[in-house]
Amino acid sequence: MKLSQIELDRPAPSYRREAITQVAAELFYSKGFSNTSLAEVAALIGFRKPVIYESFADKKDLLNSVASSGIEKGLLKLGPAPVVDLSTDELIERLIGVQDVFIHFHKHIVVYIREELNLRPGDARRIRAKRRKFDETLIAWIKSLSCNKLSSVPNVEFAALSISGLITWPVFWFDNRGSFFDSNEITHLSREHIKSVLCL
Amino acid sequence: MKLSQIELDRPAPSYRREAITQVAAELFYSKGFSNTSLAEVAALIGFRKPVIYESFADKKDLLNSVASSGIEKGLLKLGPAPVVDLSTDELIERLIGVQDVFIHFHKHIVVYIREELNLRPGDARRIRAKRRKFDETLIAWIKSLSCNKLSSVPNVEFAALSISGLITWPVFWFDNRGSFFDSNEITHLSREHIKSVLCL
DNA sequence: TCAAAAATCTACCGGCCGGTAGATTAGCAT
DNA sequence: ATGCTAATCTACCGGCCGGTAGATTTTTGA
Repeated sequence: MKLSQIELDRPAPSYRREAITQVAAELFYSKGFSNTSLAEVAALIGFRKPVIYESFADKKDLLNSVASSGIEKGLLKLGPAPVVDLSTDELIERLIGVQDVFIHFHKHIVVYIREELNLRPGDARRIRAKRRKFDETLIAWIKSLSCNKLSSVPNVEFAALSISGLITWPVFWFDNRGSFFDSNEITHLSREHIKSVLCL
Repeated sequence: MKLSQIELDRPAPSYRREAITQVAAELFYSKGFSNTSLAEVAALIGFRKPVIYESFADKKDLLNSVASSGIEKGLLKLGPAPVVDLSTDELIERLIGVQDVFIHFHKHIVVYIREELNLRPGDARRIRAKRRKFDETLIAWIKSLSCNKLSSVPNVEFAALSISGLITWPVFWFDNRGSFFDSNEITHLSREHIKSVLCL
């Protein structure tokens, strides 16, 4: 009998990279990068250490995979700033959509923030560039509001930074099985705060 | 000639703990906890590894010293919530004062957030308790505003959490030698955002 | 059915660093 | 000066784990 028929939980090679990344995200999030051994990661998908090296060059490469995915998904969700004038609701819904993604991928985001110093300099630079691009695009989105709507905001750049914080902050205390607020409440209440910061 | 007269930069035993904590904060912040060796820490104050063990039980004990000081200073600055009704300005100035402390100790705070998983469970629990107490006290401060001022805030607890985020968020991107905003600008602009979130 | 190829495992190496014991030096009192 | 005490250093140990080589098993295909 084939081994692959017994141990059905072993991910197929084509899905291996994602499976490893997923498991690593979980472990790096709950135990930290340097307290997690590759043997553990492999064990959780039913393999031994060396199989990891078929999908990744080394441990830092795996960390890069975990750390970059969160920002990437957020950036994708945000999308390029529109060229036409924007309604308040369009802007808010887009920002809340991004927050949803951040909450969904909160483990990846937290791992990035925590373990940035364990990334290879090149990888860190690439992710930071994406983050910068995210902030810039966020500013562009906000500036797409018809100008008079922003007339009472003292400093749009700073407001964008604060909103970036409001959107990101929940990743630190969000926990699927009930912290203070669940994902729906966060979404609903954040909407108001974003509007407040933009004086809308 | 006495050695202590040559190497004046060597901190005296009574000041040793603080000096080591300070240097460690710098290194843990810029290189990460597990990428920093105790030999490096010791070298920066002109000693060798073993002297650290006169002031600290082990490396995790040193991490605890670094990580707990930030929150402690913030908690101290916040102080107990007043029992009498509060003016808007009194509240805001207090919160901004705390933000100042956080910015000043941003390296300690960041180290705590990043390296929490490398703390001993007991130490981590103690610091988390202080953090919780901070959030609770923050809520109490906000609730000390005369009630009618808060009537349009949908959820005071969530607002407090967001404000906690607004106050803390700058630690991640603040950098003494010029990031986007300097400490004064942050203070000034944050004031407005806090007021916005509280509908003041 | 069987051998070649692919996939996976076992077993090991080496480096790093936390932690410590015992030698060495400096400070100090007499 | 000298010897005692305290402070500091040198030198080492041991464990952990990333990374790899080569044995072993599984799969494939004829």
